[in-house]
Amino acid sequence: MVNQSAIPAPSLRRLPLYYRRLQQAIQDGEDIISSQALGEAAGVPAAQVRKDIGHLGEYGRPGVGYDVPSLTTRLEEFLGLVSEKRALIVGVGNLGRALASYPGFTRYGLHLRAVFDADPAKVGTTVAGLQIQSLSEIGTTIQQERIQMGIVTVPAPYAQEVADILVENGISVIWNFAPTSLVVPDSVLLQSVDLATELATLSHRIVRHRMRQIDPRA
Amino acid sequence: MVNQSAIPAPSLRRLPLYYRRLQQAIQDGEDIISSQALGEAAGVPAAQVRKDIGHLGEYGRPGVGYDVPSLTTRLEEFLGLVSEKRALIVGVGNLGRALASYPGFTRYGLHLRAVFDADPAKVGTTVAGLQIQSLSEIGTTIQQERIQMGIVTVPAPYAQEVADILVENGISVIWNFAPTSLVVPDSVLLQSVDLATELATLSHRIVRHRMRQIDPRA
DNA sequence: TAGATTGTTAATCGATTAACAATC
DNA sequence: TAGATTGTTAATCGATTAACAATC
Repeated sequence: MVNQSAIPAPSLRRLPLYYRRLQQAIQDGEDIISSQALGEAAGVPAAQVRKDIGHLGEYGRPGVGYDVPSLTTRLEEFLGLVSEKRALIVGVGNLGRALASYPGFTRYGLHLRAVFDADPAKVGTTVAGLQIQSLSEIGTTIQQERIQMGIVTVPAPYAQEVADILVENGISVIWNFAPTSLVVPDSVLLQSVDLATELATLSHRIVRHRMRQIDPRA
Repeated sequence: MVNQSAIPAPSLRRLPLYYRRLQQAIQDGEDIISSQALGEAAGVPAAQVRKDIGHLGEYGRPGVGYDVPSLTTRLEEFLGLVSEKRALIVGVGNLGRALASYPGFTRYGLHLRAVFDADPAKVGTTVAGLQIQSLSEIGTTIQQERIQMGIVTVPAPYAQEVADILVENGISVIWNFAPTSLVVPDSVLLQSVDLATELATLSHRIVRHRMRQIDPRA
């Protein structure tokens, strides 16, 4: 019971979808929104929306709905979107380049401060306005720029090695895109996006989908 | 009860991790593997591994473990990794380029057959050995190449429009990377990878993580 | 007041975990 | 035979859904 007050993971995953719907409501000039409308945006029943929002404290008005500006603010606070997260990327392949150039991240408080690559030919060239650095400089840069988060976009065989270097140099959050399971100390927060396993689950659903079109009972 | 025999989603998501561990076992020349070892690779207890594998039918030998080659084959079959999935990409920005160039997908049965972009300046140039085509050609190409799957990597505001075009032209599976909720007919299989919502959940965990370092009870 | 919508309780559903007989 | 490990049942845990009093 380390985490008595932790929000359930499924609820947490839905909150950003409500947040997105709220931003649309702001654009549309809507001041009030119902759990029904939020639920439709996230593909869940209204009751679940109310349960989820209940984890944030009480904010809706019975008979009326949720106040769009104040619920937006509460979600930004709860999701920590306002707090600055200083990050670096290791591995400037196609994916690293894509993430470095993704403009949407800034709105979620992610600030990219440095990029690294092991390839000497890439070092010194520029991506997203940042000069690619050699890995040997990583310790100095992490300290100088007070970077907390490392985004790992190297090929799978190098990912653990890179993670170890990041941890040694004081990184406390790792966002891993390499298709491999990393081992890090408990004190380090690790979240992975694994496109290969996503594709594998999609692949299974495709095969089932095909079967259903032949025999709907399958 | 349309899906009586469907595997639970959490189990399905773990199967690719077991599969990855099995490939390592093959490389290491191990013929037999225990639920314990598979569980460690996926970060779950051995009992859960046995439950998950139970959904595939019976394959382990009590007192011994699982036969690596036959469990591998069974997983490839169940996950549909062997069946060819012909795909196209719409949107050759940084992310589209990254996915087009990702070599790992072929091993999961994904075959990229065409790439499209709305920007006339990009049409005719090459990515991953494929000439970028204009969207006006999409219907013809889908038919000629018998493409089932569309990978959407356009900016969010265009994603629904692109999805509609794909559906109109007979695409039955959409893998969406645009940070927006798409609406498609029930007959179309939709799976989304939403980096913005992933970042938002990570952001929340970071803030909690920081708080815990100050007050471990939080 | 009547109608709408929330917050919350209780019921339902489903996944995880523990335990152990059966098997090698 | 003794030790190891599976498959499966039962117990536990947690999330989802339904229902409704309270509120606007």
